[in-house]
Amino acid sequence: MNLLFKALGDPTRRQIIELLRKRDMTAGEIADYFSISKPSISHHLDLLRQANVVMSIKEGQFVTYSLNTTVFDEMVKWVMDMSDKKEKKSKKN
Amino acid sequence: MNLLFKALGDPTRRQIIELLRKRDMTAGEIADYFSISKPSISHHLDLLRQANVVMSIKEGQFVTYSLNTTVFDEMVKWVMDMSDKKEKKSKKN
DNA sequence: TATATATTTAGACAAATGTCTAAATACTCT
DNA sequence: AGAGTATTTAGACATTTGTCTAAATATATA
Repeated sequence: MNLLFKALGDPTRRQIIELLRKRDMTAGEIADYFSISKPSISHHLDLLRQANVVMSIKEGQFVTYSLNTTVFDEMVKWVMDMSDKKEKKSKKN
Repeated sequence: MNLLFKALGDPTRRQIIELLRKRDMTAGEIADYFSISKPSISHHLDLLRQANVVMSIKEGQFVTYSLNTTVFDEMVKWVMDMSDKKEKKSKKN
């Protein structure tokens, strides 16, 4: 959970997520969208992978990244839980 | 949006949110739940306030903090948008 | 007014983070 | 095997972040 929030706390990583939302992309394709170096992008991708936000598969010399959308479910639940202030005797408290 | 994600990226701040979910609390009450110093808690509260996650009102010598739950709506929307991969010709793309 | 309490501000400091370049690794194709 | 391409790893470095103590501010009350 902490890794997930940390991962989303950086604008570049959120942009990467928005890119992958449209289609799977290789590390190089992703890097081409940014003005920072490929190693830096590689590092961001690593953090996203650690947070389970993206998955990667190696295809020949390329590494293709894709969104793992299921991880967001847990986050939506947390955030919605927070926006639902605790009441006396609600279902789950 | 960035401030919001940043704010939630720290475990102490998320714990503060969970406390305020139960009831409004003064800065001192909040601080009592943690083993870190009051100035540090004050700083966390400041970041949460900047991110619009909490509101504060001064009541005499106390400052009472409360959750601003509306800010989470925007976040839920973002996260749900991300978990909903782009399709051809869906409603909003 | 003086003292105690609640909170924030200021400034220092170590650790974490985001970035870079250079080098290493892995794969493709002559 | 050798050269070119894709990606990651290693290590350095500046900035940001989370923490602390000391001091400042604001309020309450004797």
